[in-house]
Amino acid sequence: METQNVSDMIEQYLKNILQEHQHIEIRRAEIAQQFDVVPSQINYVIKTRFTIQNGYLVESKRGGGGYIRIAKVRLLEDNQVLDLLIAAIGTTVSQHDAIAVVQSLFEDKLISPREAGLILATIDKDTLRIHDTQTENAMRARILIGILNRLRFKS
Amino acid sequence: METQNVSDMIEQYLKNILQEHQHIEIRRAEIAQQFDVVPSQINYVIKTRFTIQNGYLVESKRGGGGYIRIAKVRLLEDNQVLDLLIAAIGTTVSQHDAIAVVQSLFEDKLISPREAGLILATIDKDTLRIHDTQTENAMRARILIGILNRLRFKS
DNA sequence: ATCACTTTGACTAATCCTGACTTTATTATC
DNA sequence: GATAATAAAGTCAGGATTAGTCAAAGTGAT
Repeated sequence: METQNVSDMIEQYLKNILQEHQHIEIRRAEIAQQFDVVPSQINYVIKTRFTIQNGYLVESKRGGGGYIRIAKVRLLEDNQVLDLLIAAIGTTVSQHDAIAVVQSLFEDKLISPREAGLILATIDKDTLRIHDTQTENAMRARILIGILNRLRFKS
Repeated sequence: METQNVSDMIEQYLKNILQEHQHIEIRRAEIAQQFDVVPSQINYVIKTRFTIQNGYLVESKRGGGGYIRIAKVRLLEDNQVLDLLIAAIGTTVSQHDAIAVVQSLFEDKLISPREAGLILATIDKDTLRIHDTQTENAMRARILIGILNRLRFKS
């Protein structure tokens, strides 16, 4: 078995609940108290173990009646295409290369023509409007990878 | 759903009525009394939950016979509403407000759930990953307005 | 000894709720 | 009509209640 540190235990606790419920809503302070850790450790557990790549969506609200909500989504079984594209993009991508990526997504029928248009609008040079080319390409890479990770979701 | 502060309840109450009526007219003091809160909390609820980003227009009158009128509108229905929305976004928009806009587009059936997800991925704070909030919000505004204009002309 | 991962807590940010004060519109009185 | 009284809604700042961020310290496996 694994060495059960507290983060692992909290992860297990939450994932057990998520096996029976589509989503859960917690109060950070409550869970922290339950496991006798500081509240910010809950953030750590969520950030390291409930990522989008693993199929979890997290939303939260602060203030009175605040909460953290974690939802489990179904992922496509075969996302090798997405993995390859993400690896190819890395941390920076030109508009030219990005268009090629969108094109290939379209050809693989991973996105509709309309979705392709929307994506192209977001990564367009005129939309980003960043003067420094390096910064622009880095931003474009992050956006495109965000989209690719989204495409892992089953609809 | 589970979270229930008074503001959420007031919001729900008003939105329920608005599902059956195009617009409603309330007396601030009456609603406040009904929910046992101070009258200014009604302003708070309206300011945070019935914005143009959420797809609502609000007008009011003070003095004797005063009222607050809330109307549900469709964002791309006429250019006036869209212009109001674009003006409200201006050159900077928080993630919170941007999500409200995407939610409204979805509710008006101008985008599919999948498209909503893709758009949300692009404007996500973790996707943009800009340390300076002002710069982040400015980038988000450009992306969102780019999408709005695209929807305006292509659909 | 190093390196990645975990744990902590001080500080920050968002949201809710309240109440004192302000502004605007209508109605009553002179 | 002009002015005063009344009847609304609006603004704003502060306290309370949550969650988020970040960097430093601790832990354990190699």
